[in-house]
Amino acid sequence: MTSLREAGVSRGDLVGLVISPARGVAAAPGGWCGADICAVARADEQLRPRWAVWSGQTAAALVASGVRLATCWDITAAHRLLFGGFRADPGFAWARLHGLAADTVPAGPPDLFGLDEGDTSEPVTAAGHLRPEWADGGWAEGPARMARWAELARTAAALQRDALAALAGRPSPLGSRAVATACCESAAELLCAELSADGLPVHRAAAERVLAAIIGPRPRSEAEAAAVRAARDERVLRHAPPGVTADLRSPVQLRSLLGRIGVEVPDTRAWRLRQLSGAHPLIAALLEWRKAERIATTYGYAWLDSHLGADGRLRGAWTGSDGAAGRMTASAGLHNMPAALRRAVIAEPGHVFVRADLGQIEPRVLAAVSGDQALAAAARADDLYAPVAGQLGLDRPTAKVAVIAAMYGQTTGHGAQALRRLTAAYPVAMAYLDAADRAGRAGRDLRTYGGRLIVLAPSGGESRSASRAAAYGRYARNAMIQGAAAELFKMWAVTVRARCASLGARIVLCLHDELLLHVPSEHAGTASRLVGDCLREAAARWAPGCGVRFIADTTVVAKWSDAKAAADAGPP
DNA sequence: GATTTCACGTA
DNA sequence: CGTACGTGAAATCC
Repeated sequence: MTSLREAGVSRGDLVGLVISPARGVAAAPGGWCGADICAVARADEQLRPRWAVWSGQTAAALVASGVRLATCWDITAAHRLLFGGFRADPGFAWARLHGLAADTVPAGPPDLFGLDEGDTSEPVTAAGHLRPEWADGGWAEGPARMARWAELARTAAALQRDALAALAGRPSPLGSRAVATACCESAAELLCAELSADGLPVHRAAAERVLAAIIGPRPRSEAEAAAVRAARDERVLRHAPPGVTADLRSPVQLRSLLGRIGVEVPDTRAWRLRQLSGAHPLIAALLEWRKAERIATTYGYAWLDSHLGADGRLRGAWTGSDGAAGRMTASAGLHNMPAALRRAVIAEPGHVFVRADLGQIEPRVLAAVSGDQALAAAARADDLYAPVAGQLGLDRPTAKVAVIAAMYGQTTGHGAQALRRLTAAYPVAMAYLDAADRAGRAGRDLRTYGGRLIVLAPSGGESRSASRAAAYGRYARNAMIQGAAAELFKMWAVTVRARCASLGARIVLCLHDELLLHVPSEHAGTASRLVGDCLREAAARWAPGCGVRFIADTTVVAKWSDAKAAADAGPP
């Protein structure tokens, strides 16, 4: 790919990149176009530009052709960082970037009445919006359009970078952190494309054995399935008075059934029923029924059939950032698979899993983002809550609950004394949380440590009750911590992605504070050491000089279920 | 038929 | 000890 070099592109320069499955690739500057996706891989290795792409779809197309970029600038990811929320299509992102109101973004088919007399061969309207017929796929109609679309990607990325760099912050400027966050979020989108394509190793026979033990063998017909359901219902209903029946799947009918056995409840949630499980044998049977019914409906044979490929990989769609605090999301139940099914997550022959999770991530993140030196000192311990308990003069469980309640906004209980002691011991951290809470209540937008906008302003003249305001206060506290933790986690994940690639190791699951790597057995030790090194590297890049120690618990296992249950280190 | 509510799994 | 997400089925709306 000589034209990029001829165009004067060097390492880190923004290069617009678009890919059409039918027509190949286009890049800007240089107006280079071609059918050869491998040329992108060569340029990535030799020049290492920062590819400006409209979304993770570009990475998905590359991954499908076996090409995995080192880095990029993802306009979708940068837009979510800059403006918050989830919507981030090109037309919307372009409009917000140019200060145009969201409700003026044109949508749908081209204007048949000719009110917009502009030149449709131009992607930008007279009002400054992206033309929807371009954004909705028209950009791929030919080499010239693709080159123009790539040029616009480069323009948008450069504007986003400037806007992020200009962010002011107290006490330290936010701009350089926000640009780094955008780069990290962009790499996370590359990782998401890979996670979606690679999938999680799941052993089909093992999965079916787990299911059979809980919900019985795979039914051979609809009639057999109905019989299995009826038998499951019967194990609950036999505890009901004679002749009394109900559809257990209907909360309304279930409530009246409970009424017949003398149990009055406002709703039928499990935690409420659990407190009454001694009252009547039906309740314990019902809770068991719920577990099995959950597996049967959501994680049963139908789930396996639709998401587990013939190659033994369970695939879902991954996104790098939700619309709130910026955590990763995954479909196909990858983020809420019942623990029992972890027994079927088995490394392929010649491979093992390296599983690592961050310990006590949220209080450590609080120490880092608030700059509280006392809390940072406590975070030097393996078990952060031990020194905190000593400092507060409380036992460890009480101290832990107090810290968590402070971070998330207690609504019930009686932590007044613990709260006073916390405020005295860690005034900087507590002031940080209090400021977030007040901003949330008042409807003032916030930015996380890494620069993500947390939208708290009321939309469309809505007024907020006191309880609603309190809920926004809790939401704001939570988003500032959860969001910053998500930033650190992604920094860790993309660092691991980069450093582990040469070992043939792949990240196959991200679970908010946990990484699962699929690693050739001979590299298990190397990969284990690497995830620890990567955490230190990521923390140093994310919050240099913060003085907080971050820890990862790392194990090498053949099955996901062999990893000890997520442990909150320390005595009970 | 589309949307909301309930419930529950994960972090 | 709060928040977030994705999901499926029932209930409700239109």
